[in-house]
Amino acid sequence: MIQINTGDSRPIYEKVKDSLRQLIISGALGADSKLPSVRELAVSLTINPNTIQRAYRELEQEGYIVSVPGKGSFVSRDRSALEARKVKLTEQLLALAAEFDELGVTREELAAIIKEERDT
Amino acid sequence: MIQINTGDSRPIYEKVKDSLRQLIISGALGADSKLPSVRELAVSLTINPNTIQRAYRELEQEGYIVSVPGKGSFVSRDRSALEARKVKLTEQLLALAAEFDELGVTREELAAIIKEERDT
DNA sequence: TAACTGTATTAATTCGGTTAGTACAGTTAA
DNA sequence: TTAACTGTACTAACCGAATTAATACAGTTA
Repeated sequence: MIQINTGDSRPIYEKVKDSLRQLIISGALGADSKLPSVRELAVSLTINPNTIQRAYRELEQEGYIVSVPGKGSFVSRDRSALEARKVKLTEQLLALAAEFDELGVTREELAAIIKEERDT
Repeated sequence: MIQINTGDSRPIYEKVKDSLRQLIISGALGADSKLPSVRELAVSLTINPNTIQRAYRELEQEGYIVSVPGKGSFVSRDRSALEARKVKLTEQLLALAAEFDELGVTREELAAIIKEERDT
């Protein structure tokens, strides 16, 4: 369900968050889908349950999932988190664009890159 | 010359690297410009010389600067590092675009954002 | 009742980042 | 030549975040 072996050295709980967020945004995990239990996922990834719990807790704070003691964790029904994600990604995009500016890459060139490299 | 107080919690040496890289790319520090000495910059930023040395060493590995024992560190004359930077930023850009895709933001919309938000 | 959920808490550990101190060799100007 | 700079190297210590480990408790479900 999730792969954590990305070479980067970021914290494990961040990788778990990113993987789950991606699954939710892409629709692979639809609204109300039941996530694996904290202990279950911990075993399958061979990491500590506390680490999974941290990922779940933060994903809940961000609005992607809802956790219910005794029942489990589920993909949130409301999509407000997706809007927040858009805002965040847009900030990153503009920061990137500013860096390209200083490298002498025009906005037109950037736009071209985005439109052309559609199949990656 | 450099500010390190950006709220993020990234390593100090990374912030120093980013600051200097930005100054070099923007042209604020032209080719052959002399950088502050390791000890000098360490004092002015109130951090350990070892931390500065690490930033300088990595900037040299990336091709932005050249360090000469006894003389100092200088902005590199050849611009190959800038091309490498472009490649790296382009990778980041395409990764971002892929995320926008899944959020339902079209490439045309992305291009529009890039062109419109010119003054940020 | 038994087996599952999420949650909370505390302690120990691991590891990268950072500091501290010292040392050495090359450069430069008085 | 000497003094004061440079970059560089090395070791030891420290700090804090990430992670593991071990329990414990309360709600849910079959």
